[in-house]
Amino acid sequence: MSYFLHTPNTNQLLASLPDVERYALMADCETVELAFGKVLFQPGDTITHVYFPIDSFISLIAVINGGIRLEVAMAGREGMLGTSLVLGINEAPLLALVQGSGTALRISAARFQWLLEKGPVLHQRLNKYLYVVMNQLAKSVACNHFHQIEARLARWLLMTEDRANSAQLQLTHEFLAMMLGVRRAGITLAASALQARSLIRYHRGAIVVLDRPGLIETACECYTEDCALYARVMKSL
Amino acid sequence: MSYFLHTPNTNQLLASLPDVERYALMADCETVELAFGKVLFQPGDTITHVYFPIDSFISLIAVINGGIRLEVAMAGREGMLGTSLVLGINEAPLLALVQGSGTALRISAARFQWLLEKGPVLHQRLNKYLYVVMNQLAKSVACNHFHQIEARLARWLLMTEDRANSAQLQLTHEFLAMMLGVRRAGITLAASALQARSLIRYHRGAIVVLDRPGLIETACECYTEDCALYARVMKSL
DNA sequence: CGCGTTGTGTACGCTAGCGAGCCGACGCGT
DNA sequence: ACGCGTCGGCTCGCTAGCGTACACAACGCG
Repeated sequence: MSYFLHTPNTNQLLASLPDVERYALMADCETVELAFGKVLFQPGDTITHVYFPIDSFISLIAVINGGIRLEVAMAGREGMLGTSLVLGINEAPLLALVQGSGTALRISAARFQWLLEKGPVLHQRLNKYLYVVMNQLAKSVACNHFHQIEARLARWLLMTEDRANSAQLQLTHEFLAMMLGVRRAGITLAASALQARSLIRYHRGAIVVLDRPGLIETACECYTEDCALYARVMKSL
Repeated sequence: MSYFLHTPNTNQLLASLPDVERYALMADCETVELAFGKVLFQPGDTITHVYFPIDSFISLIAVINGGIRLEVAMAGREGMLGTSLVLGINEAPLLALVQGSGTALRISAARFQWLLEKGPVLHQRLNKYLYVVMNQLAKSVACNHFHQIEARLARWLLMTEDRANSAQLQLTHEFLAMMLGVRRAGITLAASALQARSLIRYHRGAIVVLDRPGLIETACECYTEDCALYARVMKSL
């Protein structure tokens, strides 16, 4: 019911590689600490490093009309940051903001591209990940358009809990409002509705997920569909 | 100011290939007629053929929660249908609906994948196209969320005109409402506002673009940004 | 020529969410 | 222990867009 197969302290994309390729890649990786709020890429930046989060996670945010922002995807230990390089383009299209601090494996862009050529399984695997992300993006267009704040908030909390690997989330209403592209007051309303039903509990920038199944019930089906898609595509092969 | 460099009767992606690769690919293609309203892929379908539109174009529609639909992308002669195969996945994630009838080149999935391996330039070029599409998808999430109907309608008409290669479009308000995910009445309102300013003229299922620059002015910047992105990425190399 | 079908205008009450702002409460730092 | 900055609850009036429904006009077919 979540993205993960309970393999803590590893990145899911790497965990499934054959030993040879995994060792080769990890030999070129360094472990880095990602601090909350750090901007890893600005839109248009040249990608210098690719990141494989371990227990950190990153929000991918679209910036349009020079200002308006909206989170369109997330990358945690189920994925990676720097997907454009899989396509051979070393340009970051989205704002990448560390949303959950923790560690990640990092590899230089040049080295990554070299390994990509030499490692057919790695390449194939990342292609699949890219396919999943594209799919989720496409669904997000519809989800953000049609679903209401409460359902989207529930979905967002679930996705975040998966990646944070903890039911305790450090999040203010203000921050959530930015992510979902709504008013802070809108979040307050939705969040207190969730709290009233004992699905979550929160207090001054800390949210605790109490009732995961209940939250899934409240969230739009986009959450379960995303999970199912990831599981189905990444499992094969 | 539009996607195209005035090369009629060819697909843009193919036109820019070196002769060897282009001939190889076109030798395996057949020309097909695509009729308005035809569904080429249902979400989840196995991709049997890849399409390179020449003067036809196709709407890519996300279907969520088993019913709600929203157009999230378009493929005309600037692009292709069946992008997942570029990633090696022969599954169509979106509903593909012929929105402008005309001709397209078509090649079998197997043959396409074979050529992809053998043709580095083709592969690189389609990767770039994929990058552009992903980018546009990400922007669309925000655009659909923040921009209002009139601006989105203007954008949509411009995109369609580019691909239809004609200022005359066969479109009912009903159809536009489905594409933008809004009420039919909402389209009537927006469209008559555009008509009042002499940007378009319409009558029973036929829309004529009268004032392109004015329409661009009215549309959200997403239109020009999309065009600029395509031009920049596809030009390089 | 008449009739059904299709496309468009418009009106009604309604809701979600907006923008702006205010206030109280918590808690951290000194 | 106090004070200030942060966080969240809440209110106000407002707008965009919704769902539904009805009416009319144009077209196309027999």
